[in-house]
Amino acid sequence: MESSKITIIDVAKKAGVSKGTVDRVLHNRGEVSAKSAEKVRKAIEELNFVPNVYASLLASKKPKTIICLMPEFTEGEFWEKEYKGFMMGAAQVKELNINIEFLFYDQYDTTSFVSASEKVLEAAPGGVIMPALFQEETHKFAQRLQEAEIPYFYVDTKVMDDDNFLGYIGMPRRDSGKVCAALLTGNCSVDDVKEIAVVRIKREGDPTKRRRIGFMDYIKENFPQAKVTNIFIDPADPAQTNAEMAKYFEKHPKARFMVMFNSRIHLLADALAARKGHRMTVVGFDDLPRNLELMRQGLVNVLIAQHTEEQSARAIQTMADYLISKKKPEVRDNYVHIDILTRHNMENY
Amino acid sequence: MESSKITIIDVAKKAGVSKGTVDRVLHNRGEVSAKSAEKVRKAIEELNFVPNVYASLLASKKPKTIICLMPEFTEGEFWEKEYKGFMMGAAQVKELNINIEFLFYDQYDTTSFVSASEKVLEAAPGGVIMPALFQEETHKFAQRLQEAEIPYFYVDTKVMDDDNFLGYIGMPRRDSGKVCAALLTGNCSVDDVKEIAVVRIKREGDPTKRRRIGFMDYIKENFPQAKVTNIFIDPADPAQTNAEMAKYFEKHPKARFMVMFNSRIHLLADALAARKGHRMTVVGFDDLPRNLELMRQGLVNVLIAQHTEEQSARAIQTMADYLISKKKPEVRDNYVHIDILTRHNMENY
DNA sequence: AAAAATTCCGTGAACGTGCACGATAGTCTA
DNA sequence: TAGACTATCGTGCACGTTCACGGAATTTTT
Repeated sequence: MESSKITIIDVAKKAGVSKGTVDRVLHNRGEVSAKSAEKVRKAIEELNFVPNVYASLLASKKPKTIICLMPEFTEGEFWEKEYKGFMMGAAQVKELNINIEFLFYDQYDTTSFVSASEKVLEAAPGGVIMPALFQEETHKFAQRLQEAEIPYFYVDTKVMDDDNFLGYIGMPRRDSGKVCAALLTGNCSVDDVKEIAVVRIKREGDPTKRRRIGFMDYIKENFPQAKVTNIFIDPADPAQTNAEMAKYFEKHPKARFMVMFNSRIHLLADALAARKGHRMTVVGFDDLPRNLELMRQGLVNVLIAQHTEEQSARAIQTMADYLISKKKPEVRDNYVHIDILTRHNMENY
Repeated sequence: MESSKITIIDVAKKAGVSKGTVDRVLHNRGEVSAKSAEKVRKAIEELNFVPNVYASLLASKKPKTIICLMPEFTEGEFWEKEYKGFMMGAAQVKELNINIEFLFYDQYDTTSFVSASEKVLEAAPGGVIMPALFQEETHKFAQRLQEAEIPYFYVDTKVMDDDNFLGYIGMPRRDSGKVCAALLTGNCSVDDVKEIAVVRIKREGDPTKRRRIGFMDYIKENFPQAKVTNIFIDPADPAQTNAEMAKYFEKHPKARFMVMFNSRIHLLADALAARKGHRMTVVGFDDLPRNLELMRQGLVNVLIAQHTEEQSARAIQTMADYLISKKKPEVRDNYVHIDILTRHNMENY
């Protein structure tokens, strides 16, 4: 309550210095003797001093900047949602004197990511927000950010063995794989599930790995004799995709279960439409317009989604809070809810 | 961009008055001639002037207050979630010099609501946030708030024929009833669904009315010959509840479908446990701890939920924004997503 | 027409922080 | 020991509002 009435001058008096000195230790920009710094820190502690954000904002001139390092995208793609969320967050923090900048790379090209990350370091922003599509390269980049004392925040995917990130927000990925498996098999008996098709995209450092692991765990536990077939498709080549799918259906005419762990289930539109009439359960991820359209048509049964926009907006918010008040978030790992979308509740999403 | 560089002094110069006068028209607190007021308004318009929120916050001394008018509650009840959300919002706007106060009433007692609403008017807060449990009384109260120029915001439920509210946030209630019906009947054929039990609580001005209408619409359309039986229970009398339920199951030994439109499905714990083993589909609302527990036990199949906490926190945020900048929200009706909870995805909610 | 009342409006001191500037004391060089 | 340097610190203006105070202009009263 009244803690908010304590000003930098109260602290200065208590520490026996001037407000200039208190300010210097607050933003640790040096030029303070160890002795005074200690006194000031003690005074801050004892008075429970919290700087007034608004006075601070009013007085500081130089705008801070956050860089969002993310894949370039085309319309209707998953990353477009992420982008929109960032833009929402940008609008909210704009009046906090915080600018959001973007740097894009090719999600299928590691070197493209590396050179983009170089540019980030050159720009020396106040903070970075990014997904971790390439585990290794992202890890290296994160270490360099750490050295440069630039805080960074993961969205959607993170580097598993990194421990210096400011925060992460995304779906619990193994769990989402399990939920996916549970929804795919519904209340089928053990004998019902003999063959499952997993459609995948061949790429370096598959970001859906953990999701697949969760999926397989569930299947192995509950349907031990089910066979899982991988179908690899090329997202840039519809003809190849349709051919692969046709080949699969020819080989497995009674195929009933199909799943895809990324947001691209819409790539199967033609293949699924061609098989319309067969009894099939198809589960995909993310509420992209084209995916929703497939669900309307009855070609996809369930989509597992998250509130991507809100999630990335929150990442911006958190980073902005940190830049302003240097307060780290209480919980670093923010798991969002695994939303189940069916044709019943999709329209209100 | 640079519009934010325009200050109240720029406006004053352009209008040929002093900043004091500009401030007076900004907060229309009188003592300004019609002529100057017009000039100032024109200058504001032309310069596209937007007051600096932080300078404003810093300079203003008197804290504003928002009153949350809501039902009193016991632990684990739906309204506890709402309350927690309000508290979250309160924490966020606290440093904006905005205080949140609560006023509670008995949700089963109209007069209790009326007298509580009187107290609100006496307190003359900057804004009010409330659900509309009693349509008529709330409508009257809303009109008096309107007269007193106190903005108000609906959460969860709103008054249907009110058009002066600042905003509303809640679930699309008829739709939620439809989703409920769809989930209850799953992929049953028409012959499967002969009898449906709707468990209700007898009270004045049932707030679940629209949800029930949506439900009935769906059933009538898709299962025209299904019979719907109402079971009325007293939430304060478990013995009566169990007796009513037993009576129903005796009369309908093959009952397979049961639903409850409020958050109290947990009141049926004993009755459902006693019937364990029978094949039943039970759908309820809201992710209360006790409801989730029933789902874990397999006594409830689906819970339809919303992010109550976030929803009420957002209400506070919106009201706070309005009090500070007088900007009304772009969309008044905020519909939240209808979340489907099953045992598969409940743990991450 | 002077006095009183009223309406209207300008002035300047806050609000709490950031930061440039310059001051002070102590240290070092020659 | 004077001058130059360095490390450390205090001072005061700026940021864009709000609002109390009092003055000027206008109208009303006597």
